[in-house]
Amino acid sequence: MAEDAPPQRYTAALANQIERKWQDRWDELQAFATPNRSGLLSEDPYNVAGRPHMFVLDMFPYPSGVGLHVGHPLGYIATDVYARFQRMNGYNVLHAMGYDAFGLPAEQYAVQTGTHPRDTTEQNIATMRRQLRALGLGHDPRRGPATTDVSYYRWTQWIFLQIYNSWYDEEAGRARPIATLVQELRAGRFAAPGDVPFDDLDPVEQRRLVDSYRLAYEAYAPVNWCPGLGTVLANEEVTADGRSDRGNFPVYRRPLKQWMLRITAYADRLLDDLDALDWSESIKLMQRNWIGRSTGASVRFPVAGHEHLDIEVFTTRPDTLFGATYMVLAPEHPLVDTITANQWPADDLGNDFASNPLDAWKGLFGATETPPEAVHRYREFAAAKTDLERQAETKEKTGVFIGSFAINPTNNERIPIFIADYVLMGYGTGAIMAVPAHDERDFEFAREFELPIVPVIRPDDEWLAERGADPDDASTWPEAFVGDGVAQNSANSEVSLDGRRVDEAKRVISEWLERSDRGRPTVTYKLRDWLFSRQRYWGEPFPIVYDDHGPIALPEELLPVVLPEVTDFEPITSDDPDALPESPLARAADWVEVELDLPGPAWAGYGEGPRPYLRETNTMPQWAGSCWYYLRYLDPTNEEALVDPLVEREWAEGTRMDGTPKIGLVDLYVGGVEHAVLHLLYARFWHKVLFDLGYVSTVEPFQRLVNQGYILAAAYVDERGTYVDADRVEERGGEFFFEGKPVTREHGKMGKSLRNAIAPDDIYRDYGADTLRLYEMFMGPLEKERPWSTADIVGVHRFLQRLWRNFVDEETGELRVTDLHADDDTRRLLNRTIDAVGTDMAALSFNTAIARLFELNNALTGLGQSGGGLPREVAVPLTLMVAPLAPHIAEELWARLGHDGTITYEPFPEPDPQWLVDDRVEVPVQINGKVRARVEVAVGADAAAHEAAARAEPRIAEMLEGATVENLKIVTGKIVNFVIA
RNA sequence: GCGCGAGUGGCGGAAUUGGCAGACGCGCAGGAUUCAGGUUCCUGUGCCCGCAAGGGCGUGGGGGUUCAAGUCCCCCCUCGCGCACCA
Repeated sequence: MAEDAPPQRYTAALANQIERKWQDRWDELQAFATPNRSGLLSEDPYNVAGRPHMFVLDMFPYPSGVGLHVGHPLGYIATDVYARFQRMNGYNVLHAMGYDAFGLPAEQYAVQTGTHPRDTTEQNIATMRRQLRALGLGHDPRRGPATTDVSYYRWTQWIFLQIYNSWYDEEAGRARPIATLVQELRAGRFAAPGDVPFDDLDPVEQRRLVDSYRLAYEAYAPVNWCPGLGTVLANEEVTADGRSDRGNFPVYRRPLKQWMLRITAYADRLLDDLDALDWSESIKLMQRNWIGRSTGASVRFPVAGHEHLDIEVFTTRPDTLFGATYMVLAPEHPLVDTITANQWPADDLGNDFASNPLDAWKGLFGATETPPEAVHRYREFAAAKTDLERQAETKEKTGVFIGSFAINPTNNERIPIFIADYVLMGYGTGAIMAVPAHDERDFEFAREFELPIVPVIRPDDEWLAERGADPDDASTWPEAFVGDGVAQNSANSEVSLDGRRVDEAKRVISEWLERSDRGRPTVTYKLRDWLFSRQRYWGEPFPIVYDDHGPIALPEELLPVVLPEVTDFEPITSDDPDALPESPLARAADWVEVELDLPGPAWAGYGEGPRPYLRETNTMPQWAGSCWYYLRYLDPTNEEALVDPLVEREWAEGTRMDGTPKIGLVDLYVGGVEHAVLHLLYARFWHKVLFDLGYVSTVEPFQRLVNQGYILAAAYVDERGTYVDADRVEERGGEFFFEGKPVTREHGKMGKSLRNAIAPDDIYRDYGADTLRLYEMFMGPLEKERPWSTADIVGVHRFLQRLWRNFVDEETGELRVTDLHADDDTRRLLNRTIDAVGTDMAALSFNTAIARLFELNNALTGLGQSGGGLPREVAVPLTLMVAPLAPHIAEELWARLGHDGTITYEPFPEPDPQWLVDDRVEVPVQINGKVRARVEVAVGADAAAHEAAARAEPRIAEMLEGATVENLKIVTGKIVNFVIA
């Protein structure tokens, strides 16, 4: 199409030529090498180290084998535009790109292709670097580590050691080095088991005690075992329907010994510090929900016939304790087997139940002879339910009576104990007191099983009236009353809640529980500790060895623990849920068995000369490397420290958008919403540990977070329901065909699975990288998802062509820029554009900034038509404004305007206030709220002048003639509105 | 079910504190250039009535507050996302 185009037209070919030239120039000039004020990277050719600092970060990519599509770099382009803009605004901007290269997909890809994960990973990184470089991203090339670099994961292991060698001091509210715990134990601050002084314990007991406090600990606990992947997974990696987030394999709960990180110690701080972060409310909410803090009380219920045996429950409504008429345990609760009665109780339950409900209580299994049999049957029934069924039957309550009774501690009533799957072992204590009158689920269960419902909160009159309910007779209630009300039927000889509202009743009963040693105020969380080991090859080895008594951490001097070269790195996967996890590293016997002379305190098992040990064969999860990569960007070549404290502090300085000091290191973090509770929670946790131990100076890693929207694209499905290659679909008269056969169109996230990916290389070839950058920024607001439309790209491409033509003669290549002055209209437009573009870019509103540049450029096109060329006073600021968005063409124009070097550090233009104000302004004139005319008035004119001008307008005068003006509203400079009868 | 977000021309989208709805781009229509197509440039383009002047309607639907509502309040509908028996 371009064969007969003018020789100097801005075509894809010319764009590519310019882009390659400037990408090479930037490398030569080290244009984006960000200086630190001190340390290893303090060379400062552009003299910017003294400027205020700004850290602009992308969620670093996973180097997958299939290469990029145009949906991937959306966020990278946005941060690049912003970083370039802020460099021009006088900031020293840190912007770099590393690679999250450990983890399951690299290993699976390596397994598929039969090559070592390191080789495929390196190839993939090289491909990705090439594709990203072609976009003109202004990254500091020295600051982009891969998590798989030994020089990087050495520090991942080092951080693990810090976590391992720390404990959480609840009193101080922070983590402290483990040595301080030993001091506290010696000083007797914490009681050892059996109240034995610490120094009287034998070394193994001492070790066990200290290990039980560590932030990284081994636990034998139910974990998510995924035989299909051959590894265990964190809660965050398991979907709501009980499958693996990656691969969609079934996940089973199995008790296994695994490494855990004590993230729960940080639950309150992770929750509280969200308030001061500039994140979207929806992401904060997701984190709050995941942490799931709720406050209430724990209460111990004695079990009838079992002395000294209590069931502990957690409740958020201790004020309803008098109304607890039965108890429910999770089917897998450890006490169930102990307290289940051997025989059903006699038919006469010796209680005040209206009829004999025993048959109903036996639940689904009326024919069972004994409670243990019923428990067994129910457990089988509950385990057989698929998660889908469980969701579908959310309201259908099932359960079974286990033949025994507990004692309600407020009134000594015998209350029956059930097991039911609506009580979950994983939350609270796995047991509840059921108050059917004031809890929806308990109410439904009670109705199903004919259990007594005792109202202990009097509902408000409106609630009762609407339902025709009697406050004292719950049989008249159609549902539980869960609102605020006044307590009733809630008194014994020691305490009375009657007449108190919910909040006060909670306080009074909590005091009574504590005083009588039956319970205490408690906070529980949904958040569990982070399961941190994986049975995979392609991950960071733990810096841990074992002797006969358990794990021992290696000293820092023995880092890194290098991942051994093996040939057999495949995970052991299985369809069999009973298969047990086995790490591929366990097969590397000459690596696993190691002789070391470990220095250290005797109680830790060190210091006995060279001894044989076994290495930990699990590896760390992929999240480990991504938890702290942003810190390494600060000081990537430091071999003495994770990050030089001086360097860390210089980047930690700074303010939020509202001018208050920032609490998060990274000024702007852009990435996908899919990491809302995984990476973003884990990274915050590690950062807080490092803060407590004094290695970083901010309490949070990411001050401002923006989630970019996905790029969507049309996808096509054939009759069999499978996706076909979107780029081979033809459209004929609104119908779509693939290889001659009709297909139907859908829309979805661009990617491999919908077969609708578009490679950036194709767009570079047809339009150039600047066009792609501009198009992705022009499509819509950064946070919104947006449909890709290759046809729409011509709009931004035409803009660049017009821009080029305004500067350069298409036939001769001569510069069309003149030293003549611009006229007043052009100056006004220019300055208004500068003002708007600056504001929009600062707000990440790139689509509107680009629209403004279109307007200015179009106006200049008209100017060029009438001859005379482009005034330099316009050409210079226009080039500067384009530079962050389309940096290659801007550099080329900048050079042609006679400048040396790079435009990167040139100041962004400032508007001249003189040209921002008009001396006259057009004001709409309304009659009864409808615009009927417009009049011009002087800026600053008073209301009377507005009215006079409006009345002088012929059309308005005509409409006002003979009418009575009932009201007249004038907002000077804005509007005039006559209200007439 | 609960929570969060969003509904604006044929399409993507724009509209400080309530103050000219539809900026900018795509598409479409007409014109200039061209043998022609494409490119480039110019003009028009929310819908309806009208030759026009002009008028009416219009931001998911219904109601309200106001001189004035895409924007504020109430009710409802649709879509997207998150959570999902959390005691």
